[in-house]
Amino acid sequence: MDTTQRTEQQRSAEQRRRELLEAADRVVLRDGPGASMNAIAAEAGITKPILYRHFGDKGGLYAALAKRHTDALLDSLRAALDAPAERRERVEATLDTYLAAIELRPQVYRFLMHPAEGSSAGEPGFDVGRHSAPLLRRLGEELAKVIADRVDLGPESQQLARVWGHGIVGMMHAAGDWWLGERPCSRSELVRSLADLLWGRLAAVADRVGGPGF
Amino acid sequence: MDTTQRTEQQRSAEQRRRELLEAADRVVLRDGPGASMNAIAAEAGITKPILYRHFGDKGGLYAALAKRHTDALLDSLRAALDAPAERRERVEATLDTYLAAIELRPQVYRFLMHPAEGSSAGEPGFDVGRHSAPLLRRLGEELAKVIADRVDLGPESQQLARVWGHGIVGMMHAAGDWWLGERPCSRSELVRSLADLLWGRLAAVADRVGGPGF
DNA sequence: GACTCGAGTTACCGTAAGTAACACATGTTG
DNA sequence: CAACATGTGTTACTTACGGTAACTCGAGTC
Repeated sequence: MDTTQRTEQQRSAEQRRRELLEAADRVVLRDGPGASMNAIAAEAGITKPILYRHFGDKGGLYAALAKRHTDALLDSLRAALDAPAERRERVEATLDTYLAAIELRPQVYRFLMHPAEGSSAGEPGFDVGRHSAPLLRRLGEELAKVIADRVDLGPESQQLARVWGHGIVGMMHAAGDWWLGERPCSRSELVRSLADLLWGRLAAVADRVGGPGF
Repeated sequence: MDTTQRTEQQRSAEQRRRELLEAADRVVLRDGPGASMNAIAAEAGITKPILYRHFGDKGGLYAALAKRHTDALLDSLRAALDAPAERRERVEATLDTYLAAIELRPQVYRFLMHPAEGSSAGEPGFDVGRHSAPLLRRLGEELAKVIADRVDLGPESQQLARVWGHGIVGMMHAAGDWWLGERPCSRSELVRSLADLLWGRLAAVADRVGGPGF
């Protein structure tokens, strides 16, 4: 076993893994999240046990698949988040980037977030619960880091930044999910509305009946 | 078939259904969300087909179970939301009510939100995707109604209220989920931090480096 | 006493996750 | 060159679950 050979073997293994992941991606996007391991193996031109050798179990495959997309999304978001612009602009750009991503590839999004919906019947499907959370958690922690880095929150800033990070990510996620389903307005309107919310407009506007005291 | 008899039969049917639901509740809380229909039937002292006669399929049972808890939670939240107090107080009370609920019964919460996590292995589990969303959607719509009712948002108020409703619910949900897992601070601190976020403190605080213009 | 009817059971099907055991090539070593 | 180790692939199986069909039993009704 000289070094070159092992290296070549390893490279080929990783390449194979990538091929398998791409095949899985195709199947998942076509058949929805209920795609069976058999179907994925067939798409890859191989059979089940190989998938299990590479990914352990279905959760492993899912995790690997999710990581690809999550990493890509995080890269886009970081770019918007770290841009040299005013805070409001950065916030709007980040929101818009996220929404554009889920708008462009709703199937990927639904796979990451609601992996059980694709199938027509109550088929088992991936057990998303353990995997969709990590995506949101990663987003939240990432945002928290940026907030803590960029904004002066005084003492307890770490904690406050994390609360805000997770809260803002959750807001973006829930609003995006609802918007993607109903499309009640344009993307830019949604972005503006959410930014307005973050900018405290809820606290500023007047009550509908009676004075602001009621 | 006189009336009294039919009534009695119906009552008994509904009573049975309630018993089954309570059995299902016990099992789900004990075995986690991966509880099988067999296990639930066994806990109820009967066998599978009866469950299917009552609830159609697993999704039906889940939906019925979720509705019970969701309705209860919504009632609590409505009380906090409709209280005659200042807006900030109402917001804080609502956040606190939600967080108190998920803190008091985390198992119920995890079942409603992350139904696939309970099992040790990658067991099929309930397909939450189609059912956890409705809970958040209902919360979001409910909140939107209150906002549109209580606050004067000018034209487009309906739409803005819905965006905000879903956004705020998502913020509450994500932050609560993270908090429940890590418990990084007390409940009241979390409430205050989130309310601060909604009150526009993110827009108000200064940048950490350089002037506010950067 | 025959008859309906609803509650319940057993026994089964289909499907999908996951595994064990076998087959084949290929390069390595005595 | 024969024996062998290794990575790659297969077939065939087990297990578990959701869901259903067909039968049974008991209670009330004409």
